[in-house]
Amino acid sequence: MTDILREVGMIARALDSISNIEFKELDLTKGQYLYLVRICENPGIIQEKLAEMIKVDRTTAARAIQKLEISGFVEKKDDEKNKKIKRLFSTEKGKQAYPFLKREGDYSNSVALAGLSEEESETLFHLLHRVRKNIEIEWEFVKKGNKRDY
Amino acid sequence: MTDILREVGMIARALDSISNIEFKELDLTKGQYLYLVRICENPGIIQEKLAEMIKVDRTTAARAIQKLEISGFVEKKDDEKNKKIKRLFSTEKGKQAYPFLKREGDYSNSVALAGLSEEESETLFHLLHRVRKNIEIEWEFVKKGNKRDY
DNA sequence: ATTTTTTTGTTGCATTTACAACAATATTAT
DNA sequence: ATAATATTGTTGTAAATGCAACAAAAAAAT
Repeated sequence: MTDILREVGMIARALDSISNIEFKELDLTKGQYLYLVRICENPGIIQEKLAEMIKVDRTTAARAIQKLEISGFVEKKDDEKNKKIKRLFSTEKGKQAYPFLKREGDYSNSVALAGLSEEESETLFHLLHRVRKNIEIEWEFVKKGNKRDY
Repeated sequence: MTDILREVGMIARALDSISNIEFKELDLTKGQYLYLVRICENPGIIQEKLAEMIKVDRTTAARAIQKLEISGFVEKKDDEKNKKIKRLFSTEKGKQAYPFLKREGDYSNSVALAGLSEEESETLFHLLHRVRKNIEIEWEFVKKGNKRDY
């Protein structure tokens, strides 16, 4: 049953590749769409949480967001109470890009689920959700430098 | 239901991240494990097919395999009939690494599926398999330069 | 209160990733 | 048989990715 993880990997890489190709049209470089959609949907989120949400290294997120700021899709705002954090918001340009990102995602989704019934899609979602919950604990464990035994 | 694809992305990135950290112990750099396991399991496979299997750009696969060859995990052999292709095989060193790769994968799998019944795991696998089939067609379409309409 | 630890953010560096563009063989169409 | 196309492999270049190491603020422990 190790093949479950391989299927997940194949699907994820293929989808990511498709998105990266398609979003060049918006002048988004590799991976940037991941951050932009989530900032649009979670205004005020901080970079650290965004990295955790996406499951990507903190420093990778930091640089992707820097680029998005430079290219004007996103802006960072200082928090009033906490001098350390910077809250992220989509700019007008970012908001304009969002519908396209959403539409592409919805389309890929419909293609991915073609031939599955409504109920099967539901089942898949719930099972994946549980798997994700399991794996994110593991990810945080290993990311923090802990060693797994097997 | 777009969230299905996001769950897949999160799971895949987290797992990949874990594997990359753990396989540094074997002196495998980022991503190399993907190629090495598959070459071990499919001796004689050519690079082009391997890239398709993994769902990664041809040139990315080319360089990853180059590195694996230099570090002695893999060797390329000329085909007798076809002068163009090079068949890939794991070396002794590669074969020795394989059990560790396998064990890590199995362990991640068991963690991922924790709390799911045997039947639920089966269901998940079959649904993912169908999704993968759907998406790989789309990937090849877009990779070849075709434009999707949505 | 003050020390220790955690959280958040950044930069230097080495590496992978992937698009473009090219070359050579193989396959298919005429 | 020859021409056109597809397959397979490579290299140049630009960019993302992620580890290590640092800094500063915040939170927790003493």
